[in-house]
Amino acid sequence: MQVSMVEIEKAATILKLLGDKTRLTMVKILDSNDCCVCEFVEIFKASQPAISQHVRKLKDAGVVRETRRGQWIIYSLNKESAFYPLIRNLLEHLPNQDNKLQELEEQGLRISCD
Amino acid sequence: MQVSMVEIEKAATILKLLGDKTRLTMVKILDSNDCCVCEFVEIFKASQPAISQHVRKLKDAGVVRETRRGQWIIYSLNKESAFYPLIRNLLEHLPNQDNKLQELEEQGLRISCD
DNA sequence: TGATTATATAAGCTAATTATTATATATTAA
DNA sequence: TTAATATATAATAATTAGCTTATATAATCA
Repeated sequence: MQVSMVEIEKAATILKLLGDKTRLTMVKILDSNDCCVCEFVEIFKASQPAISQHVRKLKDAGVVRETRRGQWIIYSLNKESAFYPLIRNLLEHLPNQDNKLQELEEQGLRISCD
Repeated sequence: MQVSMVEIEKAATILKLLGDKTRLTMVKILDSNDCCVCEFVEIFKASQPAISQHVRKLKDAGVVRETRRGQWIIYSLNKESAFYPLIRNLLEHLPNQDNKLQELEEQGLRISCD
């Protein structure tokens, strides 16, 4: 057994959580960069509450962590999560989303720095 | 790029599909054995239409294939699917479900033979 | 301190998902 | 050909998910 095992019921819960375009893209972005809610609002052209509710679901499942930095709350992937190995594996099949953050930087809208 | 890439939107669709305890378990079982609907009905203690609708979703997404064998329709994992590498990867994190089929065999309810 | 900015949360609405019930189709066996 | 078995499908009902609007909280800045 070289890979980390996850109970099938818990795995289903995580996959349902990631089975949403917005949340899956968030997680892929967070895999290489930390982000705050207002950046996601820009990236997804979605309302602040909608984004906030998506990140909360990810946080409640332990997939992401939050750290306050001044008035911003920075979200990052929780690499300590029991699901992280599975998620990491999965993200390898998804195309890089760095262009989304690059656009923000070009518009001067990038907040967090790693 | 050593792993197969999947568009993020399509990946989200597949993850949502697998984000259900019943369907995820089905796919894990099918990864090592072919199965028919009536076996799944036994395994999941669910109604025949409920199971039929689950397998249909998997079939519509190209995740499984069907072959008729007499009065039974045998389902198997579609290893030709563009999503198969991702799914295979994912299944490696899930515990073996062979005990479910073993129980069927002990009760003499096993249909398909590979 | 009061205004601004970032974020969260609650309530309500709509859309999507899943199960149930009833019925249809297809194959096999008597 | 009739009955039994396996499966699918359609209609409907129940549950869940995601969005919007409105409002609350918390930090910063003037």
